Order: sequence, then structure tokens, then C-alpha cells
Amino acid sequence: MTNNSKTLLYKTITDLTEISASSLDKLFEIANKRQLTKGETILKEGQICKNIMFVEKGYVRTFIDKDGTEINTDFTFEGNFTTNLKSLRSASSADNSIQAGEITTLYEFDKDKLLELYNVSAEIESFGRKLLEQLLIAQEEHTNLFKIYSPTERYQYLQTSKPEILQRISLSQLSSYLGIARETLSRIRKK
Amino acid sequence: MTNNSKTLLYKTITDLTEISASSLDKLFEIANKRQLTKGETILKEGQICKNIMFVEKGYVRTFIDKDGTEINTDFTFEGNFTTNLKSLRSASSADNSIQAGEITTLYEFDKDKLLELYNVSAEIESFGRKLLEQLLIAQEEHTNLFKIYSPTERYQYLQTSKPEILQRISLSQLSSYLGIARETLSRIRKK
DNA sequence: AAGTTTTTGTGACGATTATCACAGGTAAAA
DNA sequence: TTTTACCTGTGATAATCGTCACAAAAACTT
Repeated sequence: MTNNSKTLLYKTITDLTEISASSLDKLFEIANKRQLTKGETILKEGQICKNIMFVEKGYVRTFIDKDGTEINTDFTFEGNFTTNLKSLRSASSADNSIQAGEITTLYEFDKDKLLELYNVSAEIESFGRKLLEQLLIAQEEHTNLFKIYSPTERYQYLQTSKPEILQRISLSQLSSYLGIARETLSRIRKK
Repeated sequence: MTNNSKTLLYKTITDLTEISASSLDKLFEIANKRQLTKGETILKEGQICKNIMFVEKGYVRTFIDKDGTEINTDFTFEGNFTTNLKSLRSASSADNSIQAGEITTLYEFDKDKLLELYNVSAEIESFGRKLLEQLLIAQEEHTNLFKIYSPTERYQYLQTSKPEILQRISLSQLSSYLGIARETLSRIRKK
């Protein structure tokens, strides 16, 4: 696609890093726009993840199948990137799946094309590094939730720090993300 | 310090990424070797983290103070890097502390010097990106422990996937890292 | 609008875990 | 060796949470 400065993708990249118009063009050239219906699968367990995805609209849900039960490990909303880094990096089969939680628009960046761009443009590699930094900080914070807080406290933490997630994700989907049984989360919320 | 190919640091970097001798030299030039006694603090809560640390020997413990109780969020052993990325990146005060768990040798990389090298050498920035990838994959895996497994299963998981941590970290230190009370972990281990 | 599916609330119960208190053990220091 | 500090084990008890079962509510379909 062509560089469209009205997209959330444009805003997100330029907010994160300083980047020239030509590098930005290169990134947009390899971006593949895709429309998804609710429930449509982007990555399926066992497949090899081949791209990084940016959510322009809607959201996607990342989950692991444990003995037939789906455990949600992540929700990626508009303005954020997601992938299965482990699978992407080592071309190994993914242990999780990703699917759209709503009607979703996303941009896919092919791994190989992106790696080529890293070699061509230091700015683009710098963007990649900064994006990873951001993701790692968020992930560390999320992990610490489980070490520091009880289930009730984890829910309260979400209320103040990420209230939008509570409005868009159903209680049943949220419970596994917080490591709490659905029924328990229902009772916690009642208070 | 000068480039010493016998160090674990050398091996760790060259195993992770392809890098020229001159770039490697630049990295070693900004590396500051430091010896720590057991219990010595490297980063204290409230301070601003200014460098990335590589553990050449021994290990360091990262922890948060919660109402007077220390909760361990990470252990970094020989051959690994650590820092407080959030504090480092935004020059904000750290919400955790880092201290040596044994007599420890580490190499410190000053943030500003490293950022300069990123601009000078694409290889070095590429190294930074790959390192972050590795850290993020590990962190994601660690988070999922809490979502997928019960306390008992978490302990068993460590037994098979990271047995060295069980031998080097005391039960009391390990319990908060696994989100389990010390007494409960003692009982789990008995089986 | 009626029917179907999905989501949420709730009671009952059992299992797991946290907490408190203290004893014994181990390791480091004097 | 003795002292001191820290770490681990264990019992008792209470609190929390998970599981099962089912009803109610809400959200989609047709």
C-alpha cells in the first residue's frame, strides 16, 4: 500500500521514532492491508508465524489451547503490533493462535521483507528496536501483576490502568487473561 | 576494557549476532567491568537506571518492595543481560532494585554511550534488537506460566525447564518469583 | 418476535493456598 | 566452638479460589 498519513499506522510509527519519508514509504510498501470478520483466524497453533501485524481497527485475541480450553494470553487493540515472536524468529511452529475479536482491519508485515528493510535502512531497524523495547516493558509490567497482586487486586489494577479492556472484553474472555476462574471474576466484579 | 575473546560476554554476543571485529571492539570499549560482593546493590528503587548490565559470573536478583516485603521479579545468571528498561528508556525513577546474589562480575554498558554506538554501527543496533527479541520471548513464556499453570505446576515446570534456578536460588527467594507463599512452596517441594 | 446461542450470576461444596506461630536445621560470623 | 542470623519444615486455622450445576440475562439469528 502507499503511505497514507491518515492511518493510525502512520501515527503510531512516527510517534515512536524519528523516520524519514523514504523509509516510511518503504515500510508502507511492504504493508499488506487485510480485513477480518469476527472470529476469523490469523495464526493457528502449529503454523509458522510469518509476519508482524498492526491492528488499525478492532482487536485480536491471542490464546493457547490447554486441554480443550482456550486461555487468553493477550489482547491487541488498535494502534498496537502483535506477532508470535518465538515462531517468527526461529521458524518454529506456534504454540498459540490469534484471531479477530471484532471486525478488524490490520496491516501485515512479512518477516523476510522486514528483515531486508532492516539491512537497507538503519532507521527502520531502529524502529524495530524501539517497538520491541515498548513491548518488553509492557510485558514485564503484566508479569509483575501476577507476582505482586492477588486475583482481586489484579482486577482492580486493570480498572484503573486499562479500563478500556474491561469495556471491550467479555468477562469470560478476561478471566483466563487474569488467571482467574470465570465465576470468581464475576464475584469479584460484583463488589 | 579491551576485546577479550575469552569472556562469556564475547561468546554471548557473537552467538547472538553476526558482528565485525571493529563493532565488537566498540562495544568492549564502553563496557565497564565491575566486581560485586554478595548483597551489593546495583540499582536502588527510586534511582534512574543508566545502564545495561551483563552478568559474567554469579547472578543478580531483581525485586520490588511491596509494603516492606521483597518480591523477586527476576534472577539474571551468567551469560545474560539485565536492566530496568522502563527507567532506562524514559529516565524515570525505578520501581525496583537489583542486587548481587553472590560474588558477581558484571559488565556495565552506559545507556548514552550505547545509543551513540547504535547511530554509528548498524550491526550494533541489530545486536540490540536481537537481544530485545530474546528477552521478550523469555518474558512472554514466563508470563504464560501464571496463566496456564497452578502453583504446583509452575514449580514442576521450573524443574524440567530451568533446573539450575532451583539449585542456586533458595526456597524463600524463589517463592515470590513463582507467586507462591514460602510455606506452600516448601510443601509442594516435599512431594 | 420467537428461538437459539452465548454470556453472566449464584449457590453449594471441596480443594488449594495464605497466614501465623514456632521448632529445628543450616550456614556464616565471632 | 559458640553465637548469631537466616532458611526450612510443619501444624493449625481461616480465607480464597476453583469446580460443578443450573438459572437468568443478554446478545445474536432467523
